[in-house]
Parts: sequence; structure tokens; C-alpha cells
Amino acid sequence: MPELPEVETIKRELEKSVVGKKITDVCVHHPLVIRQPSVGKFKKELAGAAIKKVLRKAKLLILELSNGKFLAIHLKMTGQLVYPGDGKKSRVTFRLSDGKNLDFNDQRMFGELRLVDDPQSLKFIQELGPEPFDLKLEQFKEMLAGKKTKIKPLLMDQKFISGIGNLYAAESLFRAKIHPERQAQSLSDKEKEALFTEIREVLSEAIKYGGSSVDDYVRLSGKKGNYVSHHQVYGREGKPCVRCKAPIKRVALAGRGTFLCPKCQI
DNA sequence: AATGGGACCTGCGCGC
DNA sequence: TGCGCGCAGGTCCCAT
Repeated sequence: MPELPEVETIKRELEKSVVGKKITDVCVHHPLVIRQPSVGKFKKELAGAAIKKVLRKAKLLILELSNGKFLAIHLKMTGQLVYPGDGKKSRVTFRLSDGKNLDFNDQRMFGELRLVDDPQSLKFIQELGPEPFDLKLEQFKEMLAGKKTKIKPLLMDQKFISGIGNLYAAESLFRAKIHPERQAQSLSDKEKEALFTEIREVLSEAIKYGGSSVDDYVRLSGKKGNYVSHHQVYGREGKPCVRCKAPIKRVALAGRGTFLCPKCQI
């Protein structure tokens, strides 16, 4: 479940520790995670390339390389990047010019590594909606107009708005006091504004704390992110609402578990 | 346009 | 103690 704050955390740490270093070798322990190009080409084209720059597009990390190529990394559910890595759980290990390893771990192997000439060629990137930080309130309001979908699945739709996943959708809606099943177009101007503000606020706070380590997410160093203790609803089923003390409920919505306060989210 | 389901995967926790 | 099962949820894809 790495979402924008977790990926941003890793991006900043990669900037500090691997930019400028060269990839001297690539060990592929599980070829499934390499989606593009073939494993042979992937290894050959990466060997000898230096990491020039780290970019992030929503939940996607992109390493810009000295040979003109770009390595796009999507962590999906259980992906991790760890440096320096011990190789124990690694699916792919990048050996760097400092003698240390950058490990790509991914228990469930939903994660994807793609080596491409131009990140814009990826359909996933072309279709991404704007990130919350690139929007003005007025634009956000217009985007919701006429949308009959329930607000929570809409916030998680990367083509609509990018970077928000299950956890931060739940937190943002709780803070804005909006029920996750509300039809998007039914939100009042005031609610839209509250939601817009809270989305940005919760994402910023989460970045400040290095993200939320629920499930497998860890920072580049392998240490956990510290935002979980600041969650107001996510993972708090049965515990009292921080606002009204009513027990937090867990419900299924569009096939996903979500948390809400049945009393103060309306 | 919106919704629902299954697929991809693995390991964990649960019930019996 | 051990086995089988459901579940987790980012994204894609198909069906209705």
C-alpha cells in the first residue's frame, strides 16, 4: 500500500544515497517483476549506467539514468526498496559502484520494474490524473461536478486524481467528516473545500513522518515510517472515534475494506 | 458512466 | 499441532 507519501519518502532518501552512483551489476532472483524489456536486455542495459536523478509520478518512482534510459518502479502492495540491502528477501538486486546493494523486495510480486526510453511512453503515466498538490480548489470542485461515483473509490481512481490509495482516502474523508459512500457530486461546496484541504494536509503530514508502515512498507533504510500512530481512522476498528468516541467501523466498499466513524462522517 | 467481479501473487491469521 | 481457507488491496481487464 505505498501511496504518495511513502513513495515520496523513498524518493527523497534515494536522492541522498544513490544519486551519482553507478549500477555495476543486476542480479535477478525473480524475473516475474521485470515487465519490460526482456530480463537479458534489462540487465545488459542497466549495467554500467549511473543514476542521474530520481523522479516521482504519483505512486511511481523513476530513476533517470546516464545512458538516457529510465527505470520505472511501481511498488504496488508489498514492494520495498532497501539500501544498503542484505539481499535476503530480494527479487532484484542492483549492485552499486560503492559496493553496496539496492534491493528490490516484493513478497507478492505485484510490483513492476520497467526500463524505458521515455517514461511518457507508459500508458499508466499518460492516464494519470493530477496530483492533489498540483490542483487548485476550483479545479477540484469542477472535477467532482456530475460525478455519480461514491467519493472514496473516486479518490482512489488514479485516472481521476493520482497518489491517493486506500489508507489516505479513508483518513482524508474522516478528517473532512464525509461518509465514504457519498455520491461525489452530492458534496456541498464547503465539504469539497474541507476534503481538498484535508487530502493535502494528511499527505503532507504523512510525508513529514516518513509514511505509514502498515503491511510491508519500509523506508529506504529498512526502518519503518512513523505515521501510523497519527492515523485517526485507518486500522482503528472498534476503537473510539477521536472526535465523538463512537466506535470506528470497518466496512467493505467497492471490494475494499474501509474505516469510518458512523456517527460523525455523514 | 458506473459498478462488480476476477486476475495477478504470497503469507498471515483464523477456525476447526 | 496442522491443515485449508479467506483475506489483504494497487492496478488492469472484462462483463453487465
